[in-house]
Amino acid sequence: MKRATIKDIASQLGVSPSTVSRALNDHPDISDKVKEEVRQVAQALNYHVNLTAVNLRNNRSGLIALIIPEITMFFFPSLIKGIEEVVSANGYQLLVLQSQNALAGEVANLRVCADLSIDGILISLSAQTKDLDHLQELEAAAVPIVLFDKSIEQTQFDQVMIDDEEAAYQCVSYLIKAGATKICAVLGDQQLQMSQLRHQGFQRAMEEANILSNGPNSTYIIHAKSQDQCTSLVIDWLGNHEVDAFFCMSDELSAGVYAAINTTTGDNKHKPKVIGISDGHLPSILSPNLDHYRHSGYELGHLAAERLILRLKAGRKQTIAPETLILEGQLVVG
Amino acid sequence: MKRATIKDIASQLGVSPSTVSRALNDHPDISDKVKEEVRQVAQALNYHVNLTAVNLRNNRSGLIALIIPEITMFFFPSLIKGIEEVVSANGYQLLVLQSQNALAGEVANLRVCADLSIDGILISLSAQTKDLDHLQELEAAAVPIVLFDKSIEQTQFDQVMIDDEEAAYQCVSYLIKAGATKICAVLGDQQLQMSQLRHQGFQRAMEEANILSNGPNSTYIIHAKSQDQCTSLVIDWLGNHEVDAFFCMSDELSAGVYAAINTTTGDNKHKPKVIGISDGHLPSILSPNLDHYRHSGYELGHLAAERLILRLKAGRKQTIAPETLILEGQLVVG
DNA sequence: AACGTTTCCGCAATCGTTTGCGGTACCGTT
DNA sequence: AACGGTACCGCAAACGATTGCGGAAACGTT
Repeated sequence: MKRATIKDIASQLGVSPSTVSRALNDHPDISDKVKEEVRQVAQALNYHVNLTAVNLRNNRSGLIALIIPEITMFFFPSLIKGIEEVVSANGYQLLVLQSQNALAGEVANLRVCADLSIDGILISLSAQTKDLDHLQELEAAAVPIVLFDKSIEQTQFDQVMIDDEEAAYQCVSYLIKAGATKICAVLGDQQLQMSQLRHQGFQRAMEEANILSNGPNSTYIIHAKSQDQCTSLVIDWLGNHEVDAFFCMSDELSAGVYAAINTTTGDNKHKPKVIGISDGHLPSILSPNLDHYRHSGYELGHLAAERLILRLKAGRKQTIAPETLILEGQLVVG
Repeated sequence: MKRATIKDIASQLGVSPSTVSRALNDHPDISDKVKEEVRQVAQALNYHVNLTAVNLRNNRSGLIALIIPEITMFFFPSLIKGIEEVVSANGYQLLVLQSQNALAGEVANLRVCADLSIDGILISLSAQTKDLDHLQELEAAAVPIVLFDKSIEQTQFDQVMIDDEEAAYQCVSYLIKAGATKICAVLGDQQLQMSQLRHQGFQRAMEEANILSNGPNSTYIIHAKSQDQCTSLVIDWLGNHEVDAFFCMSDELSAGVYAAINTTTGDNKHKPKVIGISDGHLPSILSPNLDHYRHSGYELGHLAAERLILRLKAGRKQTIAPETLILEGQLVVG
């Protein structure tokens, strides 16, 4: 059976479609009697509004897009969960797009967003992204955009981040206080601003402690783009380096380092310490519990989504200045 | 600047909107000269089709909904990744909805799907779902639906599953061959058909080996709904039970059991063996590598999405009989 | 010259809903 | 009786794109 429309209700009652529309939306111009009749017929016909039509008229879509480099088991699940809750609680639906960590993918995703009249965008930039030119078209169309997690130096858009430099600094400082001197930093894609900032935090902690063996040209820095690549790089590296501890900038890399350590060091005595930046899920699985700087993906998702909703509710009347929100994290060590 | 429409192009060129539409769609009725002019003006105005309008006319949305109980770091990331790839490769976009593992949530999600004129649905049922009445409305509207992973006994819809009973049987048989006799099964929500089937596989293996201590009323069965609950239940349970091995029906539970074991057994000698049903990601992180029955979420997502696409391409002309597709898995032990 | 074909384009309806602008009753007031 | 006011509802356009049908040229054929 075909889907019932407002016209079906109208013709059944002998009134006009406008009256039905107003009745269903509880418009004061319509008498209670008619309203009740309309509701009954609507129910009888199992009528439900066609959002595509409503959206066309209102020039909106009710959709919010989430653009991320790639869905992995680390960080993104809790992030998506946090975002989805806020989005759906506010009457929007969530579209998930992957950029495949490539600028071209990001551009393609934004093209889809524009064509679909997406109402708002949450985006974590790909490693290749060096400027925000491709966001301009959406920006011009007054579509709110919030950057989060992976971004670049900019002040044009809202962004929700953690203090990458500080997080790394705290991790490494903790390692140093615990007696480590030979510390290896395991970082992500070198192109990422996030990697650079966390590298800086690492440097600051090392310099503060006068540990000079880790200069800019240090061999105590490893860059890896995936868990598996990380594992093999670290295994190789351990072959000709002594190390007290590893600092890993993400769960993915922590897992890679963990696997490498378990492969190479047979006895349990001299395993290097590991600390990572994490949302806490991986550490709870590993044994011994991984020390980490706690950085909740769930909260980050909540915050970023709420910022977007704020802009959506404000509409285009008010102009809200772009802000950078920094989410607090904390060292969780045992 | 407002978004350019077909009318803008038309008035700029002094032709009708219909001509512009046909030109952009490369209709043979339009001369090459006009086509070229239209394309140039379109480009100059940065014109892009308004999909909401197209969708209204075509009575579609270009959206495929994924309804899952809850996003966790286990299994769902690879699943979503697999689905998203197929969906976007076929020109659709993916909407992610969570039912919060509740029937009411599922119903609400389906309501959204109907209102948005969703073109197809991929759904993993909540633990509360006992029948498929709430799917009838969408079914009546000829919206293709594919069930996957978590389902119930039914033949009305396509479903993509693994052989739950067999997977459990293989895991437990392996444990028995390895010498275990006191085997504890850790299962999910008792309401889930998946839990019941995997329980049956466990039973079959045990009975085949004439291990009778695990009858239907056995205390060697633990049901847990989350990783944390699993951990505390297993810790309690280990207090007054001897055990050779655990069989865990999911990554979430394997992680919970792992944590419990690491908490209770200090020495490394008498740790019980653990085997789980998994997509392989968690096992690669744990040490020693977790034995598991490999069940790829990525492939499951691919397969389920492809089945849905198949139905979408077939349209409503052909009637395809509902099928149950069983994805092959394999024991990965070392 | 009359007719048939082909080429190319516009008119207008359509998808389902919303809304500004009216218009018709009906009421009570003076 | 004339007027103002209120209550209630319909007309028609609009959102942007698509498409069946028809029509006007231009061309070729007999």
